[in-house]
Amino acid sequence: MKLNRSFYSKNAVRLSKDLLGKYLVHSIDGKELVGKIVEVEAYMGIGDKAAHSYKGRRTARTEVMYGEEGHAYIYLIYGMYHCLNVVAAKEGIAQAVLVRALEPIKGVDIMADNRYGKALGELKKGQITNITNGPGKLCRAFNITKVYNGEDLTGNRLFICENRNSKEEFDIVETKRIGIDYAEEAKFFPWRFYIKDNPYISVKEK
DNA sequence: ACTACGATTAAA
DNA sequence: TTAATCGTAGTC
Repeated sequence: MKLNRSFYSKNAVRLSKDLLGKYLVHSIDGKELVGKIVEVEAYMGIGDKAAHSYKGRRTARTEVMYGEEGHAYIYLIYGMYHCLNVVAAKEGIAQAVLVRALEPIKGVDIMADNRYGKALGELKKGQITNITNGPGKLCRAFNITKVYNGEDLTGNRLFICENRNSKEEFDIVETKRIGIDYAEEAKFFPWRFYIKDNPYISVKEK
């Protein structure tokens, strides 16, 4: 079941936790890439020094975060990697959830090709769990680029749906966010969430 | 127009 | 630990 607009109508921290366990789907060339969301981070906007929309910064890049909830905010980082975010909260409130890691579910052979240019069976040990265990990696594996910036996630190309195994249960771990040393006190906020013991988490301990 | 740097990753 | 690599945002 595809998630509807109201699912996204909540603040980024709440949406972060609700997104864990859901399936991200990219429909491309008649095929489906599917990954279970296992790690996310909340960026709370105006009062969050780590957020691109801190202090209400409104630029061409951050514009989609101010738009309708349930759309994709995608940006290029370090000149070479894309990051996928889910826009949270109502229009005018620039909050988003960074999708940091996925567990590959379907189309893994295509993901392997996108990441390594090899067939799944040719991957060395360790490369399997390395396919989608980071924000830049999962975008590369899913072939998600800025082309999808602003994409409606309730649409048919890139969307999020309910876990088919709806009775699956898991514990949620809350920790500090990754890679935001510049954010002063905000770097200690426990706004990173991941599924406990999942093998596809990006950064282990700290 | 000019410049510094990043919500990362792979390699050394 | 460090290089890669360039769009974005802040400054001049």
